[in-house]
Amino acid sequence: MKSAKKLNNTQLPKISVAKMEGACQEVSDLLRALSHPQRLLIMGHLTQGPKTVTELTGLCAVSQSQLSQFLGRMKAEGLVSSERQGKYQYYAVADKRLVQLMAVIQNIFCC
Amino acid sequence: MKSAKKLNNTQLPKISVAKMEGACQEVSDLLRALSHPQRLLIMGHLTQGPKTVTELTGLCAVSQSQLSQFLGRMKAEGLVSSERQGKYQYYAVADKRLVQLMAVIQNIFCC
DNA sequence: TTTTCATATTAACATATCATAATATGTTAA
DNA sequence: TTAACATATTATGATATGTTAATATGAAAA
Repeated sequence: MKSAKKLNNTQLPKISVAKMEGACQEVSDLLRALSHPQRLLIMGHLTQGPKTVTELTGLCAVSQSQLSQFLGRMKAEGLVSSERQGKYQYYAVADKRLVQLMAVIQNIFCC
Repeated sequence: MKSAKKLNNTQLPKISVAKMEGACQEVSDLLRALSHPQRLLIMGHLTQGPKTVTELTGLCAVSQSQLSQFLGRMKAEGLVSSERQGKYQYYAVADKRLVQLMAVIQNIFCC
């Protein structure tokens, strides 16, 4: 408990840059896919449960075309999955880790 | 404990989309500023403590020019701060919340 | 004061993204 | 089968980003 260094170590989260090196391309792709106000909001809504494109149109201020393009891209990037049910296409968060991430982002930056 | 819904609620992190709406522009700007493999790595290294541009050049595979441009942008976006000491410019993570975020990202996605 | 080292800026071009409009496809109901 | 609704695709132009090379600034050492 003596040195400032040790004290510091107990306060700061432990980060391994080495581990990050192997994943930085994948992670930065993910962050980029999230890095649009509307896409972030879409993800936020989808963390609440699957939604149709029509429902999302009501929830986000985006045109049908752009919403479809956003969802297409987010699906290609692995952020969301989709499943057709009748005439509706349901989109959902593809990976529980993304729900975690969204929750953390909100807790840290949306107070 | 009966319904699947309640069970679900206890497992999922709580997210308020309303809170996110007010911050989504700011947050998406932040995520975009992080959304480059080298910038992510730079941030990773800076979470370990302040570094000079020369040190970072040794740690990341980026040209001097690009590194300086990245750092300039990251500073403009509020991700890092800088302080000149003699002939060296020290860069550091600007906000503890960013260290938190980096740690979470690593824990979730860099296993 | 000249040289050297550290860092920043500018220019130029390729590629990616954003936003909008128009059109196409797929599904259900009439 | 046609009409109506839900979703996807394509095209286009504006803007942003990534990358590299060249040059400029600023501090310290010789």
